[in-house]
Amino acid sequence: MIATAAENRILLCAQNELHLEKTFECGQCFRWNQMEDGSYVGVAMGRAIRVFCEDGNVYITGGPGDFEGIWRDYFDLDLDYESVRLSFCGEGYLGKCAENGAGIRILRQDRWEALCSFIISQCNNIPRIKKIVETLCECFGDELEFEGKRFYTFPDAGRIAALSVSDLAPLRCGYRAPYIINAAGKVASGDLDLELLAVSDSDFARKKLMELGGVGAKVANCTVLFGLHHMHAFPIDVWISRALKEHFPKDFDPSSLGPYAGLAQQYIFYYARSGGVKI
DNA sequence: ACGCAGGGTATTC
DNA sequence: GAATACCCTGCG
Repeated sequence: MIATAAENRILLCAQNELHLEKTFECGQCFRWNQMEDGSYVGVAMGRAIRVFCEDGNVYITGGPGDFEGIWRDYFDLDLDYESVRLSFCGEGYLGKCAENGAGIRILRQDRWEALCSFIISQCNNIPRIKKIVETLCECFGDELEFEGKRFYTFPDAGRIAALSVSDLAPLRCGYRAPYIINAAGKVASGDLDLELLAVSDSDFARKKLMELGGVGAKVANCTVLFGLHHMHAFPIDVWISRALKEHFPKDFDPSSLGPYAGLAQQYIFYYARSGGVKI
């Protein structure tokens, strides 16, 4: 008799510490998809898993033995997000966003995957970003099997560096193709050392990233926050820009929000994008 | 049918 | 700083 999924599940954390929809839909990642039952299935760190809520907890299936080595880190479970969030709660627009953002976590994603994904993201909408990333993985990633279906890992930089622009034609990613290959080459050769940037000053990291073609302030900041996990980084996209114009003082400096400014950014982004839903 | 925006970037004026 | 081209989709 084979073990049931329920028996194989691994406890991640309490449900109030990780809100799946908010975390996976707040724009930081592109490979998690919600299923009919509300659970999420995705590929990260070379593994396919399902994440779901039950009895007030969040569990995963599909990653036996990977909790300590992979998922505890990926879901950033060692940081007390609630106390950081509460520090943003209070008067004003940000207070509202923070109240609305309970359970949002900033994932510790693969650095190269984040850089590559955000290069793809420029001037694109989220469904198309997801489609291009998925095609990239199908074409050049490694095949995985999970729950009887095929999934694909995100191809490492070395794999992409070996390709030509025409190899990326199936992605239909337009003018971004040379950016992707160029960045892959720099990362694969060690010319751009993402490990080093992860432990460097975030301003230095952003500056180095912006030396890549096709990487401006926005993409660099997203990579610094979501790929290098510098929580102080505050990417400004059209949604954040709109929110800043409408709800913050003219001379507002996001870095005044402190070491977790990036988390505040996620609260604002999710609130703005979800239509400013009432709490 | 097009025209245009969609989590930008680089170049130019 | 503002204007423009860059590739491609999907929406009105």
